[in-house]
Amino acid sequence: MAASRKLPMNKHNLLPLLAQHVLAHGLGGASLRPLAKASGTSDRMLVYHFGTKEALIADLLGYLAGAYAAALDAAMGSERAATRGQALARILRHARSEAMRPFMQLWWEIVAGAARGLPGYAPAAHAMMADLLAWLEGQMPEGDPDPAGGARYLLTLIEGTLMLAAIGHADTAQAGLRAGLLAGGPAPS
Amino acid sequence: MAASRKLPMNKHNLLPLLAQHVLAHGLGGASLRPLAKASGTSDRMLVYHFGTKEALIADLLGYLAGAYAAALDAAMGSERAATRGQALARILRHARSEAMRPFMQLWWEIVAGAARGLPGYAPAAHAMMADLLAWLEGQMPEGDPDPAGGARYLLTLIEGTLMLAAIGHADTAQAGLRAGLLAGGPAPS
DNA sequence: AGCATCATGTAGCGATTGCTACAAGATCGT
DNA sequence: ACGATCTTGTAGCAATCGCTACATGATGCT
Repeated sequence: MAASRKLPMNKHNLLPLLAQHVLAHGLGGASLRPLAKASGTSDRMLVYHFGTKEALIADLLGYLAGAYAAALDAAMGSERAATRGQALARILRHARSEAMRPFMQLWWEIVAGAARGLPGYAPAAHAMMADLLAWLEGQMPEGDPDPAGGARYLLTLIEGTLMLAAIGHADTAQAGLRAGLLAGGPAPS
Repeated sequence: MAASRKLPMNKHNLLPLLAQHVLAHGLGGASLRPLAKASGTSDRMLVYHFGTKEALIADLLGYLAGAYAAALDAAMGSERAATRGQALARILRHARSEAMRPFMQLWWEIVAGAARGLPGYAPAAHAMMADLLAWLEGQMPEGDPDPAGGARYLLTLIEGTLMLAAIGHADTAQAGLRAGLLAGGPAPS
């Protein structure tokens, strides 16, 4: 009679399960009944706890933004890179890893929602980028002449590369990075 | 008795009207009956002509890709830029213009669909990027040492900038561009 | 103990979804 | 003129949508 202790069902316990579901199935098609089943409750109770589906999504996006920041710190060390190119290569390798694919698929949905002004999307997207930017600043090489600007420059390149990769232009982005970084440092692997 | 001639109702005449509707209201929420009303027909006939909603969306994405290429040629001259930075500034100014906003909102939806593997999305996204890349290659300055690589580099920067702008990080991208282009040319306006 | 608040299940409502069966014009080849 | 094919309207179906009314158990305060 050890295992299944009954957890209290509240937002706090629900959100990770909801997040897992949208990571697997996307935000767009997420409707109350499937979300409820995935989190072991009923649509009735989701509305009870969150008030509205719209509010649920907003809460969920906030949770995802927090989880992203935590995962970022956990997955990647915080030692500085030796060059900008190395920092770039490091983060790209992580972002394109198998483990990150569900998140990347979700990410572009969040971007689309933010671009269209859906409630809750823009703040979450903004927060995640701010976290990534902060982490990038800490990654900038020791003697970098402009760490703040460099991090922003790298962020722009990273997001452009990831978008091109998402639509099947990974080779284009890779060629672009090689061509663009020849002046400033070694090309990323 | 001049004006309203009855056009034959087929894919060819329907697609522009459908495109106008998804530009205004998005792809995600697009359902047959609203699409039908927007194009002056019935859901019944949309299914008759396209076979399936999925096929309709795929056709529509193909049409949009073609329309994008045409609009790109029409809206922007084909004279070369003087510097890479100027080419970058030129295309960014266009992409962020008021007229392009509906398209940019739609664009991120297409990217999200492509990332998730929805049928028809990836080919359309890929085609639009190929068109933009080709146009960019023609824009590269006269004596550029590596026009092909440079165009790919600029494309990566452009898409990163546009994504950051879409989620409210336009300033971050702008700072990044300034920091990144100091070595290679003047910062874009 | 009794009462009040919280938590949850059951059932359902009206709207919308993609799609289809059926029938009736419309058009056209012969 | 006649039959065949193309085009279109009407009506509806089963599924799903977000959400709610109602009732009932659980919990906790006094």
